[in-house]
Amino acid sequence: MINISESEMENFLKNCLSKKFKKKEILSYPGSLPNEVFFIESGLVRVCLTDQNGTEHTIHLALENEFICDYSAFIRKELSIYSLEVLEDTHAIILPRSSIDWGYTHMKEGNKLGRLIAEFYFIYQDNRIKNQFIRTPKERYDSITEVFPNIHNRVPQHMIASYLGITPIHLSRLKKSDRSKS
Amino acid sequence: MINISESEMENFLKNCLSKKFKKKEILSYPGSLPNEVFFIESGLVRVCLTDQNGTEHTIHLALENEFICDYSAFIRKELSIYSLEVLEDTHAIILPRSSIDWGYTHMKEGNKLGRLIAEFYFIYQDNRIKNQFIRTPKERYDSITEVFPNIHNRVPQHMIASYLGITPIHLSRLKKSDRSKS
DNA sequence: GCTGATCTTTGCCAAAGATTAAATGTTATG
DNA sequence: CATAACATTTAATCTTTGGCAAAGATCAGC
Repeated sequence: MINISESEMENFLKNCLSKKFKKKEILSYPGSLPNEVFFIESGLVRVCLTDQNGTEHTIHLALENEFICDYSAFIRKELSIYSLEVLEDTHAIILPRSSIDWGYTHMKEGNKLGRLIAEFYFIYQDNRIKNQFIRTPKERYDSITEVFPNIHNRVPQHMIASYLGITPIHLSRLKKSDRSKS
Repeated sequence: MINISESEMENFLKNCLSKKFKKKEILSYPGSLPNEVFFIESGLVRVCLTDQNGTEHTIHLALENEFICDYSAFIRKELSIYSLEVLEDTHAIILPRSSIDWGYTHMKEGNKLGRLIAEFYFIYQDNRIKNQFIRTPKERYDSITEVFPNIHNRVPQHMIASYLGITPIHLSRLKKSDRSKS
């Protein structure tokens, strides 16, 4: 689908950095200017938004083989409002903005790749929005492994609740009332 | 930012269609395979999702100078689940898939343009998701004109409520309780 | 294996929002 | 301009979800 020559790839990766992060490290702080995209080789990163009350909201969970950053802020060259938290020891490749820009201008299919990636995350968000409208919290909970396989063994329940848009307490109750039915 | 030559533009538009739609017409039905993108020159189109109970949810409102279609389904070449309803007499340009594909393969900056458009709508969705998490329905209502200027004179209130994710009745109450405070 | 920290569950009460139904307003169209 | 179709408001009631506090459960580091 995408054709990238050896030499293109080599040039692209020349200024990329391979780096390991420990659980609980912060890849990117709110208020910072995002100048790199992370590609997760292994591990798990949470995208988190803190509101005025200090409540944390889990906007996204990024697993292996995913790109992650405050993409909105990256594109707009504005300050990020998200924090990127490492939930599991993570091996990531850091793609600096300069490399990405180089890819767009010098790689034959750089813009095509960029388009496909943007489209991919558009589709993800479209689904997220759809689900918020037509599924109940319980239904969203029951189907979350479609999007994040094995998530229950990797992420604490209160973060899943937060991702679903409900409190951990409420999620606990939903599960309970489900149990009593069967 | 984007450079498109006269001849490229001419070739691209050759198979595009300019068409007028009357209020209440349906641009695209759920269950159809989307094979075109609409560009709205003037008018207003609602993207609507109907759930199992038959309740309609306003996913998006597309104003002048916007592209609209079930972009997710268009990209994935799957059946659409949205309906596109014309809320005001609308003048649209129909961009068939073949033209768009031609643009990607033959226009010098076709993929770049495609990338920028996908990025633009990604940012829109990112904001929508953020707002859903950190703003109350009332706050979302009060700030909706940031995204859709003059919307109150163009769209019935119950559709705005639906876009915000609440019932029209509840929106009416929110407005009332606001009035009594001042 | 302790111990403190972090998570989850539970109960009680409060608040937000949905549902239903009815009254009132507004708008389109013959 | 009459009337039907469509929108909004209001009130009463019900359901869902949140806030708080306390009790258990689980986990990580020593």
